[in-house]
Amino acid sequence: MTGDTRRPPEFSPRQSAVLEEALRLLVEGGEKALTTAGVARAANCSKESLYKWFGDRDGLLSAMIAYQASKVRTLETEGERLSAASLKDRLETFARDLLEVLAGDVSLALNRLAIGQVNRESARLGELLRERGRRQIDRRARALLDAGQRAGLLFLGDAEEAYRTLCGVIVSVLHLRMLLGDPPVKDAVKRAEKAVAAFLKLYGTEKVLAG
Amino acid sequence: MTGDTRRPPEFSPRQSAVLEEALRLLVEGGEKALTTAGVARAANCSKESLYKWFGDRDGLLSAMIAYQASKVRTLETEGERLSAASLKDRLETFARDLLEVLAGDVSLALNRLAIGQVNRESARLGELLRERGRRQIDRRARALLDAGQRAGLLFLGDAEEAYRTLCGVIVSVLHLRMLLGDPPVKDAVKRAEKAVAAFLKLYGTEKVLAG
DNA sequence: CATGAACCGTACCGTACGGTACTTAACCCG
DNA sequence: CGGGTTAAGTACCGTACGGTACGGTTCATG
Repeated sequence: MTGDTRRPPEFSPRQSAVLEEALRLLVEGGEKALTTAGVARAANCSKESLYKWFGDRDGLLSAMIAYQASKVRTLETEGERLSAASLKDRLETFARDLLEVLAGDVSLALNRLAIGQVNRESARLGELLRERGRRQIDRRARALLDAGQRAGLLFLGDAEEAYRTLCGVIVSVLHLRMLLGDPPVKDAVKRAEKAVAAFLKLYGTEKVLAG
Repeated sequence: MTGDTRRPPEFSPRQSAVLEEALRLLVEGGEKALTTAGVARAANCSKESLYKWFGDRDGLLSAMIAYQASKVRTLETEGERLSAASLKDRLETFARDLLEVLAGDVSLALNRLAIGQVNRESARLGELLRERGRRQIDRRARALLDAGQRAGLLFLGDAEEAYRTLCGVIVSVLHLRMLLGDPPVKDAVKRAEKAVAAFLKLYGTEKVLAG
């Protein structure tokens, strides 16, 4: 029964539909638009059901984050020996995906929501978002960097630092700007290429720099 | 001629005191704690005065941002011929200052506030924060990079891109993490040094790399 | 058909907040 | 002294939201 494409279906189809609608409301109008009554109306369900399923408003928000996180594809980069070219390719794909994820309206809306909720003495949503959202990207990037190092294409003094540098070079300061309302990034492809080039210049071995 | 960087004393001493208190409340308890009644009580003034001075709650928030922005020192780096060593020094100082500013609790609180306010049909606060807060740092960094290039120490293909890279390398993804509630950065000095080293490796001429 | 569970729609309650009006105290200036 | 301006303090209003309760409807099951 549970053995569908996903681990234990955290949410029933009905609940998923409700969460989808809630995310839509959040993206459209921000937290202010995300009232329990509004969600109930938009999703054609009763407030009572909302409280039965999610406990309270905070539970609904947590559920929205968990639900959204469960949708991102993991895209494990496995096996395959890396060449200088394929590493560069992989990195560029990663950079594009990262930019795309960060610039996505659902991602932005959820981040805004969690950030606005932080000072409430219980940064639960913030933690949740850091854990759930970040872990996937983290694992993928670290695996890629490790593979690059094993293939002798990269030399990472400190893996953690290298990872941060990679993300920093890719994202620059765009994320904050977008969170503050700036229009999303254009030319993601070009930016990804440049970021990867910079990263390789910093951490690549001669093997890569020559190619 | 119209672009006067410094405006006349935008707020009276009394108003400044009120804004100071409002910022304190915001830092302590987040937006939720920032009620008009709360500000009035904390600052020993009447709500009516608040509305007289700032128009409405949004005006108060804008005033808080403007007030805070008016406090950051500009620290124009002018004149002085740059050597490889002094450039590195200047860059590291800039990096430390940037990290410090971004990690400051007032900055974080204001950013959270503005971010939480974005979807409300008028990202006014977000724009305000991008303009007021960013411009200073922008000018300083660009002036520094330009000076470095004029001294033959840097080669920036695209100044804008180099500037973004510098900030990206310094900040990495820490800012978002902090906005989401992660504890602030430690070892800012070490991080600043490494970031500058990476930046110089990317954009430095032989003159710098040799030194 | 009867029964019971799930759930929708809505009405309702308490509270908290933004914003306004009014009263009272301090201060300034002729 | 006295009139006038400023602002503190408070009481008040409308509204909106989180959360709860209840009646009605569907639907599966025996």
